[in-house]
Amino acid sequence: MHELPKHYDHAAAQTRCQTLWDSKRYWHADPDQQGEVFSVVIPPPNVTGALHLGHALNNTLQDILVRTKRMQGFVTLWMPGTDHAGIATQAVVERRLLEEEGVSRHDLGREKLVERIWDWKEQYEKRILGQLRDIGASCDWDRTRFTLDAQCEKAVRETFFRLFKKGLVRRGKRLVNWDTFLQTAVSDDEVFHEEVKGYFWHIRYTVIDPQPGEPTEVTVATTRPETLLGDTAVAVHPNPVAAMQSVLVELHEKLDQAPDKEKAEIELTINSLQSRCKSVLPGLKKLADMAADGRHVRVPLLDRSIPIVTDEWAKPDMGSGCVKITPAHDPNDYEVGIRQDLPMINILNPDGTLNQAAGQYEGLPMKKARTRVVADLETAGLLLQVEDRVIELAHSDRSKTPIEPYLADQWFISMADLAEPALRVVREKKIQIHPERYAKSYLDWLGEKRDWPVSRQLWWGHQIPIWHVSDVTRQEIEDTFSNDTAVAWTPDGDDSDDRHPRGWFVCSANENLGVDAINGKPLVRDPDVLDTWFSSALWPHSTLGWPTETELLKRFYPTSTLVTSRDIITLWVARMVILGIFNTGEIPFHHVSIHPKILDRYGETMSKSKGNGVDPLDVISLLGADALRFGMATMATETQDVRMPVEFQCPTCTARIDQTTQNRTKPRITCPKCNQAFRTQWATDEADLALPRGAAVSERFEAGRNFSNKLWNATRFVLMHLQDSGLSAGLPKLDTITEFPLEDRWLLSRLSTVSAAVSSNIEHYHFAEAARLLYAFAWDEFCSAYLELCKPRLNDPSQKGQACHMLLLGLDTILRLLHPIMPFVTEEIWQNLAQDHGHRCYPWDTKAIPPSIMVATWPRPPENWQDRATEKQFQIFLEIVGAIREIRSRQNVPPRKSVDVTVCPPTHNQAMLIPMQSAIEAMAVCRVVGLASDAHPAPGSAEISAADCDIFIDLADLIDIDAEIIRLQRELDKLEKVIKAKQGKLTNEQFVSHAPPAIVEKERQQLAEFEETRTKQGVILADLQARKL
RNA sequence: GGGCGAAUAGCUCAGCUGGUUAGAGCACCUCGUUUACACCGAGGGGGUCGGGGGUUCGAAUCCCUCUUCGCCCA
Repeated sequence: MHELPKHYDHAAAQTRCQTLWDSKRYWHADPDQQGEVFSVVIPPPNVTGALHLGHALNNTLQDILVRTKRMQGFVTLWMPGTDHAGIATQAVVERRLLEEEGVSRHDLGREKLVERIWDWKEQYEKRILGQLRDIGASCDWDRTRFTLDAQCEKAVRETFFRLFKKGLVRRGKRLVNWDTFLQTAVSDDEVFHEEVKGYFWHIRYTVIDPQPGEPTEVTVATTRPETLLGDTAVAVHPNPVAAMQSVLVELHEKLDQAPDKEKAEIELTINSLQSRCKSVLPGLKKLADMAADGRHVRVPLLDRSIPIVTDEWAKPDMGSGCVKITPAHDPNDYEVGIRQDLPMINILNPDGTLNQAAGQYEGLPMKKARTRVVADLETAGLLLQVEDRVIELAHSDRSKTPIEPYLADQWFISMADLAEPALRVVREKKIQIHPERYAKSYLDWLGEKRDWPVSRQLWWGHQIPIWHVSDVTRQEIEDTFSNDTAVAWTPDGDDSDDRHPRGWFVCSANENLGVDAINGKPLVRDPDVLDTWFSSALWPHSTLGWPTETELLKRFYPTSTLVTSRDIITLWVARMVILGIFNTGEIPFHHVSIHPKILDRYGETMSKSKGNGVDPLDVISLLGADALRFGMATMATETQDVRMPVEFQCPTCTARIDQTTQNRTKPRITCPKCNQAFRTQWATDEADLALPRGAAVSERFEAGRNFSNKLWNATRFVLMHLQDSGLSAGLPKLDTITEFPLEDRWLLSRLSTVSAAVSSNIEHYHFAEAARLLYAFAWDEFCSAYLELCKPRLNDPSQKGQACHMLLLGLDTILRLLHPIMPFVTEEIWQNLAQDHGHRCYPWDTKAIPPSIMVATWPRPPENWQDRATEKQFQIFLEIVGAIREIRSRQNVPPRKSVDVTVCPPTHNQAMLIPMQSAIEAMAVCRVVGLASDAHPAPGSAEISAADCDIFIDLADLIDIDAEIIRLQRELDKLEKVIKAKQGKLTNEQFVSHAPPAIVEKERQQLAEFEETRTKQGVILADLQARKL
């Protein structure tokens, strides 16, 4: 006896499903199993914090692929794991140390800090993996990896060693984004820019030994006056007159094409530049000559002599036309420094204070130094002017402090040779990127072949396996290491003379060198760690065991598909391809599926720091994991990013409150409905913390929750009828379906069509389309149409068996197709079906029905079930039903009151509609009193057209004539428009002669039909109007 | 500054290679508790497809341009 509750209980179902799947380890991949392989590695979530919606999306899509392939019979591996996320994790732990214990990392020391971070990692890894399970991810949980575990570490060292040995690792200076708080370089993507109020200081530099007629001083302007302490030149454009001219030419061109309202502004610019030509240009020309002549200026306050140089970086149309050059502390100046071969003076200590190069300013932090420098300049009379200016200031995303550009020694990976094969495999489509347009950003970025700086001045990560030793000869190095194939070395500078003692870099593939010193000269390990992306780049092969030739590696590498977000195509995808090919000689994956980013209602990326995120776990607990997944799948479209309006759910009355830029940063919010307050993620003080928490959710997940429930109730319906021996007749012969009733043939046809479409959409990464298709089919066709049509049949003993079998087949197929998207509800239903009716076996079943849908066979209904004529016929039927319902509704006919209906189809459709008569009667609550093209309706009927049929509803006592008149009038207006348009088309000689005959013929037919309908409805309208009078 | 993309119903999005009376979900309005489901059913209203040009017999769809927005790179 089946007594399913009326509502699907997602929480209970999830627990049951997890237990079942885990006990049988259906997610486990066995390399010894026969069959074609499908493998995926997870983009490892980093252990900094909990999973967010982006992870939910990413992992839902992977799971859809993996579950589909598993059901399709592939030997399927989904490798899970987490990423150590170097700076992000270290920053989080350091911040907490400081907040909770008042201890800095330097107080703690490297070893202790790393220990603390490991503790953090253990905690978060567990949490993240748990969350992945909550989402339903069917990863191989027996094989979890971590980018910093022993196996990955081995792969990292081996890779670095191989690169080093091939001469692809080099040491170099580089201007890095220096985080003075965390005292490390951060990468460009860890920097955000923020507008701050600043000043533009105009400073006077005096010329040394000016010749007669030459200016005695040069003015430069800067937003960072303290950097003048590191100035090594003042630059002027080599040909200011020509440069100015070309700017003016461009402006004139722009003026010609500009819309009128912008012209004035451009003219203003041109005028001011022209006056500059007179006032500034002669001086600049002279300065350029002085530069050629080797003239120098004095750095204010320091009295250092620096050259005037000519460089195109100095724009004659801006400022004074001259710029100061501080190569060690500004990216643009750095380029100039390289071009002009200038010295680079670093004035900064790692902690953000000035070093000895800053002379009397040594020891001051940058901010204080600025104040002092400005004051001293003023005293010295060297400060000419101070302008207000808004500055885009770079901040570290990790410490939120301003970034200082800083020249530091770094390790680089040379890209010149490595990039080429990685470019080739994408160009030649050996790796396919979906959607294809993203291949361009990959190719563009990689095509630049910029060297990859891999050093990070951190303690958390893979320490670079390089040791330095000084004052040693090549002979001594060779004597020490030549027997060790896992050690390589290179001189630490360009000096080619290596017979004399000098410095060396020694690299080892092993954890240690095994040697502390060479002839008393200590080997000192580089304290830096590798960029996190270095270990992530190895992920597809390191997780499978490389460099060991494991069974896993042999069987599952290259992997099949990588699923990731578009913002890390360059950072991660490209590097995986590079190092995958470098290490294994093979591509790491065949396909890359790029999915969108999830943004909030304002189009901003979600983040915890903005407070605009949705916690996937909130969605799971309120609406269920399937609702989350279904929402994610429908959002994963190809064209654009996804906007998700976020709402708070009031914990007291469950009302939804739109999240806005105003309320999203508040610690407590008062519900406007029930007037009760709730807390948000920002709550810190005790009063707020005592409030119940308001979850941040989105209505966009409700469709999925409702869908689960719809399926659940469809199951209740089916089970209710199955239980009294509905299936006793045995499965009807599915090879004789032409003898089946129309609705059954329709269902089978649709099952075949839909199965094929869903399979193809998933195969091509069109997740949203697959989800929508299943939703529409299950809801509108299976539940609203087929199931309704079965109701009368289920009361007829002669038809009941067939109907039950068809219902079960339909439900079973929907469940299997939907399982990858909504694993829990489909499994839960599968279990309920299995209780008594586990004997389903369909043509695509290659084995007995398994105890879990997770390993059931993917439905492949035969193509010859597809019957377009039947589908078309059914479509007409549904339109007729819809039309009758519309009139009923407009006329307020009570739902259960039957009406008499006459249907006049065109002659060619008459025959096929006759079998549908009882179905029309059942679904539209009516009695079909006439069904023929020449049938005569009762007088005073309401008329409506649908699917080329004229349908007359006998409303002898028409309740609302006015309503009917209004409807018809509207209908006629619409028709009139369409008819006009079609007439216009068809009287256009050009159209008739140019367009394909089939199109012209179609238009003719349509026009004729519309005109006929217009005539008929016109008569009826007149009739109604007459009756009213 | 360069590249990629987006702009379609109040909101969030589909609409593939040009020929539909431009679709869906949510929201809205009307009606309804009929034994699968009110997390429901039936019906309805709502769009000059961002602006302007062009190609074409025909443009939401192709091209150009402008505007606004997003992302990546500099």
